[in-house]
Amino acid sequence: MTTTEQMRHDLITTLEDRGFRLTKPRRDVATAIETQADAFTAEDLCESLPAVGRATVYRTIKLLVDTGALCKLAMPDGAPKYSLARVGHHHHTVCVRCGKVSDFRDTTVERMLRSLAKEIDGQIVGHRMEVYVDCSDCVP
Amino acid sequence: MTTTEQMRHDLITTLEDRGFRLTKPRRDVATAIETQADAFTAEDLCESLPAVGRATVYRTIKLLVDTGALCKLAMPDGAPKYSLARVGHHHHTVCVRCGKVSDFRDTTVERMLRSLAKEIDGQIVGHRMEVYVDCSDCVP
DNA sequence: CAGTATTATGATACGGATTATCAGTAACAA
DNA sequence: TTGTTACTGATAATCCGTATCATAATACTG
Ligand SMILES: [Zn+2]
Ligand SMILES: [Zn+2]
Ligand SMILES: [Zn+2]
Ligand SMILES: [Zn+2]
Repeated sequence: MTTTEQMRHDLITTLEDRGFRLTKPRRDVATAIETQADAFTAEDLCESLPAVGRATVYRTIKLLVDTGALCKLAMPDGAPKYSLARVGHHHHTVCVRCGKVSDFRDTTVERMLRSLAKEIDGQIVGHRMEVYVDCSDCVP
Repeated sequence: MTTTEQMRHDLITTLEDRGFRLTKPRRDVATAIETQADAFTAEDLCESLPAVGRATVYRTIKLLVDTGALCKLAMPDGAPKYSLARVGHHHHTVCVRCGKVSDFRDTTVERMLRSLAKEIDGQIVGHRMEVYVDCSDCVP
């Protein structure tokens, strides 16, 4: 089985494991996501899936984000992008010029959060971090 | 001069220093921001400034964010909030239940970014980090 | 297999949030 | 003061996402 097929399999089985029905539109969305070379917007998926209703695309994305199979990235402006959560928890760099997204992992962030937990009021339930860059394609 | 007057002064002079005209609507927006006890949305300002056009409120907020006088915070859902950048660079905790925003500073993040700069493709031009919490009012 | 209950779909309308338009107005330099 | 230019604000338009709801697909039961 190829890596790509494995990823689709993971997306589909993630939904199946949660008790959701494996419908054709959901399979189509999973396949479309696997063929995205880079991070994508909901609208990107809608365009590549004219046969699937917009509402279903948005609903399926939300399911996959909730199950952790997709990362939702806040962009400086405009619609969020999504990327496959291939390597578990990680963060992203986003080129502010061309929009290219890359992953990175850094345990320093998580260590910082653990020390922060002792200082602040309340319980940490999540975090988000994006690093904005000029990528080497855009600013050589 | 009170601290509050100083903050408004800073907002206004920030715009003046950039060569923007000091108009009454802009002064009104600056004054409204200074009277916000907590982080606020663009709509909060519009409501407290019925005499100022919506577009002008949004335009002034954008100017102040661009100059660094205001922080723009991505919320898990809904419209972004803004807060005065009183203490220089900092990050935020956001209660996912009541929306209360608090500031924190942590040099660990910045240290991580410096080491990250060596690993990644391109130049870091900015970053954003929000820590989501259940605050002690909401989950005692 | 039916037959039935449940869930999912998708066309469409709707909503909130932000931006574009553009004629009129106000700031400010000369 | 006067002319240039930036700014304003009513409104329309846009963008992004969600609610509705009749229809269809799926799973369950006998
Ligand atoms: Zn780039
Ligand atoms: Zn993290
Ligand atoms: Zn709270
Ligand atoms: Zn920082």
